[in-house]
Amino acid sequence: MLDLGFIRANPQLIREAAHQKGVVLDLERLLALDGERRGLLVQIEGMRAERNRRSQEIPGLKGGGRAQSIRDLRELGAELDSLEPALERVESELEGLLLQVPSPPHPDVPPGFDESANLLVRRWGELPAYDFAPADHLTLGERLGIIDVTRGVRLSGSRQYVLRGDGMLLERAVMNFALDRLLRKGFIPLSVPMLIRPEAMRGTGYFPGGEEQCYAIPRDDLFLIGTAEVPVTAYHAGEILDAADLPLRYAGFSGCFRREAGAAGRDTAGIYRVHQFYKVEQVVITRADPEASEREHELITANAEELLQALELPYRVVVVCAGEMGLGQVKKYDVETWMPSRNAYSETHSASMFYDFQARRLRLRYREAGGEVIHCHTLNNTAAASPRILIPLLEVHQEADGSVRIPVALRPYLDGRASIGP
RNA sequence: GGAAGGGUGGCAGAGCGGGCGAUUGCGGCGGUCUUGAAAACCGCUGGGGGUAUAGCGCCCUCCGUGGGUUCGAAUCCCACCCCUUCCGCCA
Repeated sequence: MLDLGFIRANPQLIREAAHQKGVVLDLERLLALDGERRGLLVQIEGMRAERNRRSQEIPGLKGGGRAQSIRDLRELGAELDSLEPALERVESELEGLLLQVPSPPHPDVPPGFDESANLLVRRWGELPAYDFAPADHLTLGERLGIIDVTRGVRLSGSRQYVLRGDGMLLERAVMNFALDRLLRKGFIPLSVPMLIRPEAMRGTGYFPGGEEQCYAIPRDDLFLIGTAEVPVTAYHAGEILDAADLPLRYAGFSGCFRREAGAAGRDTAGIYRVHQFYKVEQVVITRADPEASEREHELITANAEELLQALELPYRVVVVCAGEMGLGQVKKYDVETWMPSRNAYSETHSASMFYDFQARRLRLRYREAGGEVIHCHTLNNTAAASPRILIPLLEVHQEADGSVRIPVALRPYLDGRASIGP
């Protein structure tokens, strides 16, 4: 959500942002409603002021004057009753439109509507070369008895899987490894609810629009989170934080659930696109200063890169183009890790910068030293998401004998073992 | 799930139809005093919105949420949510 005053003052900027992000928005309607709302407010508040003033005179009145006043005010009240629904209608329609206003992309963001327009920032690591025929992660996983898609599907349907033995241990190792690296950098670890109220989904920008991607528990009006970003960013919703406590850097751990509606037939091989996974997520809440935001954005991106480097996995970083960004995102880096079976770099991390888009929806604010109350800025990035991260881990580090070498940095999390294998 | 009690400002805690956006205490900020600090004393100290904007100001709204009664609701009524305690159930 953007500031209404800002929208009012910069309609052209908003129109352009909507075009770049491919968002349909009736801005004329929004601006008309804004004017209508203010007109109604002047009228209604004037009437309320009169009612309050004359109501307070009543205790001092006697006899006929008092009866007359009460009659007048009853009439005034009836007039208000007939006017107020109009204001409510205008405000709720305005609110609905306001939720659809996109954040204008940062100047660094390239135009374009699909990933071919993304801008390559940097590449790290040598692509692996094999003197044998490398296997894909599913073949590897089944051969090693650590990934069981067949029974996963039998239990829970498509895009489900079971990690078994060293597969399960590897997942746990990567999660702990990622979490520990963040702890060393001062991130506060958070284990958060995976069932969440719709306000948090709206507050983080997933609703309206993302309902189809989301598992719902209608009986309890709760939703399964698609990422810990939702509960962690909403953790301080409605609060006014102390400026001295910012930035707040959180490492959220949770299971994540995604329906993958509309992705039927896409990425069906293996465990790339699944309905359920675990993730360690970085979430930063900082002061409302674009420079501070951008600094944090680089920081959480660098954190992800350090993790991949420690795991000895080649990756690249791209700036995601405007048309591929979400409504609220101002700038987004995707970190894409090399996946031999896909013969491509594929997204394993996604670092989003929102400025105050989420904070406004969440009423997440802080008090400046001077006493001023300001909406925070928020950001987030993956630290590690499993099982997707297991794909490059298994494929890149596979050996000719079918075993998989464990990168040195991960060995302490696997009982010191240098490889897993037959 | 059942029963009882309760949700008020950063916190504690009054108010239970009319100058109450709210007594008071703590905390915080500013000042007096002091070499400095503490203590003491004095003053200030919620959010959102509208209007006017050079600035002051004026007005509306918010006492868990949503409805209702009333000229007027933090105060009365209804529904819901949440918290605490006890019972039941349970990982």
